[in-house]
Amino acid sequence: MNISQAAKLSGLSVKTVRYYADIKMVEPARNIQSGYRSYSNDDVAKLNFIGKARRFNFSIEECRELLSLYRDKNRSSKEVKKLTLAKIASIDEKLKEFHSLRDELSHLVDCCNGDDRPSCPILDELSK
Amino acid sequence: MNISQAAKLSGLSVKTVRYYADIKMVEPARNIQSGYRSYSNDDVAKLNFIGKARRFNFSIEECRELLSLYRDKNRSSKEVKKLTLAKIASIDEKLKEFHSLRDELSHLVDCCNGDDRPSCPILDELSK
DNA sequence: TATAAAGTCTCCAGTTACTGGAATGTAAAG
DNA sequence: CTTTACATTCCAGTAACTGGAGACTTTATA
Repeated sequence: MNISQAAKLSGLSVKTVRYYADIKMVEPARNIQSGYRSYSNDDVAKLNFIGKARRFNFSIEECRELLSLYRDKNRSSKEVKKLTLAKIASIDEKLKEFHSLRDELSHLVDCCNGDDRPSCPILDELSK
Repeated sequence: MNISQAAKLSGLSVKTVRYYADIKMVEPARNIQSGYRSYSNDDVAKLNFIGKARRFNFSIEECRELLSLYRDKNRSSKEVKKLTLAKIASIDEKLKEFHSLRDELSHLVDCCNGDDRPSCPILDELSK
């Protein structure tokens, strides 16, 4: 199938699918006459896999790794679990950061009158 | 003072401080002889302000806006509050996303044996 | 005073994961 | 046969820096 069909089936944009071909993540066959990319069902499965992993916040490089683990019949589930646990840990860190950020900001907002006068504890805090 | 001193006082890297000069956020005077950037205490105060706002997850453009509000003696605290509330809302969205991501991933991890066998529900999920 | 080391300058490239657009070529529909 | 839709490549831009090269100035050491 052509690229737009593959894109539709995988829920990705044509641009993104072409990008994945460029970076050698999913390299489809080529139609010799037209030069058009020609996607197999297997290619689409890979695109799906990558799309999902990206939605799970795995980076492109991590996707590459997961994909090769997926293709490797001798891999151990241990390896995949390790990758996923590391990902969870990094998400936890981000969560912690954002939580404290949020708390600090909302504290500042609570202290700010939000009226037409210039006095503003938010700016005061930023300038300290 | 020279750039490295300004960087040290503001807790930013020299590269970053030079970058802020390039994008016209904090434009120091120049030493005519050497061409070196020459930072005043006020420049350093601006750098501090920006550094803090960046740590509060405000973008460069938002920092620019906050900085001009800070400098504007006629501003209303309402404007600043509005910007901050919008920032909190966007952080909340990110928090929600990351939370559900985390939950899904940790559910997958719980289902995965993590042993030397290839069977792995994490990869199974990604390939669905 | 000569030289070495440290600090600074500008400019270019790379990072991440795409996205938009131009110019051009191919395929399908009317 | 022409219009339209889809495809191709290549270049540039995004956000906010960071790293490095090559050249110049200032400061410290011998």
